[in-house]
Amino acid sequence: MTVTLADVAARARVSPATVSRVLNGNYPVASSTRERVLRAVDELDYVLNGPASSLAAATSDLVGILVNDIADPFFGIMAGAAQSEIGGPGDGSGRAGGEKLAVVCNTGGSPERELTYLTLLQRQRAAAVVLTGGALEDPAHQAAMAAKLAKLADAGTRIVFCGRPPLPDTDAVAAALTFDNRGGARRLTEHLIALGHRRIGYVAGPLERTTTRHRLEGHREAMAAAGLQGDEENLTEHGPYDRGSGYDATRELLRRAPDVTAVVAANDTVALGACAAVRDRGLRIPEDVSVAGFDDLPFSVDAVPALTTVRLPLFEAGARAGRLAMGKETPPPGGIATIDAELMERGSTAPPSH
Amino acid sequence: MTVTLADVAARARVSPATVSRVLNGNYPVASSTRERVLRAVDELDYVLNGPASSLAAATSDLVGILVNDIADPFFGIMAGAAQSEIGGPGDGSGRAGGEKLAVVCNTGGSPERELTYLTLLQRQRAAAVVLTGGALEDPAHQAAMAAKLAKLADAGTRIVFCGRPPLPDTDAVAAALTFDNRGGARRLTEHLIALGHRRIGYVAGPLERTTTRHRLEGHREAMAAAGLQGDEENLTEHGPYDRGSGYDATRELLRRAPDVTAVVAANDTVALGACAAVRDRGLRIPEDVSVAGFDDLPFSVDAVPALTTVRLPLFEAGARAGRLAMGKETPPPGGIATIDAELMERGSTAPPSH
DNA sequence: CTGTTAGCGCATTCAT
DNA sequence: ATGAATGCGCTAACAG
Repeated sequence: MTVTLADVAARARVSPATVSRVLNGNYPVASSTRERVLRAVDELDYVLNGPASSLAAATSDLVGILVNDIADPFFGIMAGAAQSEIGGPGDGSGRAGGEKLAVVCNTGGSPERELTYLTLLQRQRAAAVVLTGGALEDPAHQAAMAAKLAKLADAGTRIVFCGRPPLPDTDAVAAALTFDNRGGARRLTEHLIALGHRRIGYVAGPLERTTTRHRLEGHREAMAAAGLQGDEENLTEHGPYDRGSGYDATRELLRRAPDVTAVVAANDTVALGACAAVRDRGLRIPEDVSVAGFDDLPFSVDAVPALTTVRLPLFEAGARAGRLAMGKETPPPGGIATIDAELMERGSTAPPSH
Repeated sequence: MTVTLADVAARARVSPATVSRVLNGNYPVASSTRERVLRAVDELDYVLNGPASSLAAATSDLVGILVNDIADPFFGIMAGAAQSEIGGPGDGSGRAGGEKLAVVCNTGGSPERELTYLTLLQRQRAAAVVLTGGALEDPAHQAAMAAKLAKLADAGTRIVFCGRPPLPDTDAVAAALTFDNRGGARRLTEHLIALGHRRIGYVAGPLERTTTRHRLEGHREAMAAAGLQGDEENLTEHGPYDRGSGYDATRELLRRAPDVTAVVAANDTVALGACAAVRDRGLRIPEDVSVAGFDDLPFSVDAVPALTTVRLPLFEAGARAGRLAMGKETPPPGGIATIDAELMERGSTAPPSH
């Protein structure tokens, strides 16, 4: 019923091994033979049996890309860039040659699902795994992750981090691309302070996430350097990285500290919610309250006024992670590269008017 | 080096067949035996060899979800919802039981890549494939798709469409969930006409996409019903489904037809660009020009003014597609279900002031 | 450059 | 309810 490699071999009058060789292209084959084989492949409409070849070769062409939230462009941009480097351009025939199958897996931010996906990828003998976005700081989960990643690496799976700080005790990770969240956050808050703000609220991300902590630390560094520490509790609110959370947290912040003249959000999406909360309170942006975000997602420039934020080169980072995962690029020294974050000053921040 | 099912069998003092049976859970096994086996699995930290079991069973636990643009929340929301139904909740152990591996594949809107992914999934003997978003109307590509899908279905892969019109001549597709793009677009334009608009520009999506065509047709139906047809060429502009395109197209539209009092965009992302273009020309929204979008993505309510648009239940549709792909839900009668689109009237549309 | 020979690790008959 | 035997389709030595 289903056509196998042996059928192709018979039709092309060669041995199965030869067919395998032309299909995988890693071996010298006479071009006349190759043509004969390819013709047989087309005539028979043959498609390689992936499981069989993965079993025999003890490795598959699957590459997993783990993301926390697939509906968030932050991850979508990185994943898309990585995938475009991994999947290859395709040859236009739709026939699929030696391409890898780059697939993205949505953990939803759940540590259990993260581990489950890793196990599933391990089960498939994935060629590589790219982990994007911040990590959870729970020690138990970190240990479980380190153990799992070690096992994957052991089995030959290449591990790459993208926008995630390197694991402390594991050399299983081939390369870690990490964003300068702390520095970016510091420069953003310095910008606000330079504008004259003194009471600055901070709508942070969820607790126990490295991204949350690093950005918050950068913010507080800047505050402390200006002698503005001391009221962190009133000025900080935590919540998920989504719009609704930004709205709620900002409402609460404005209630508790009505004298703030600026609100810094954990990311652009949260900042959008913050803007809405500020407006709903009858305050103008930036005249009454400045608002700033983080990431510089595509929609940020379209906010009204345009959102001051910190640009992260998500596409470039994702593409590089993809290349690293494919072994097409040599890892940075020490396996770790820090990626700069650039302050984007726009209309949503201005000097306080009172 | 790597621990196999035979190792587990030896440790549990049972035959390999028994281990296979408890792991797949489809067979009666004495519970004492089962426990012994599971203990051995944990002790040995055994992970099933996916390729081997797929080869033996002639089917894999891979489920592919194809999207046109992974960085677009339109697709991210659907894909995430589908994935959550497919991947299962996980058992919290990270051990991975009988779960499917739901993976999303980014075609970037390229027909070649779409076919390539399908071939790759065919090669993996995928259990199911979900195709999201509008299709390309190029006959050659449609034929190639139909052929490929037929082959997949033939090999036992379940095919589900989500937000894509059913293929005319194929019964390979188990179920097609299609959005009422035409009806939604019609109601949106009727809303504008009811407000008093007569000169309405339309920033359409890329040519040859079903989504583009259906939305445009709905718009024109409404225009024609009000006797407003006749200047389609001046009032229509095509471009990709992105922000920059919306900006450029709207600039051009306003230049060519400065008397328009409303602009309808192909989707919310394009509408954002349209808003920027309107403002850059010194016009106010909605006083001088009304703007409307389509999809009701999360950010649309945060636009200023909030965007009038047509809501598509993306999450619900994606979840249903996921269930359909898993065989957890019976297909709609005829295999086709049309999903309603709801008009959301918000601040970006108002009666024309001149 | 090409053919021959062995498994890869597991699911599934068929027995018991 | 469990064990023994067979083959899924392919790649990778090893020869030639």
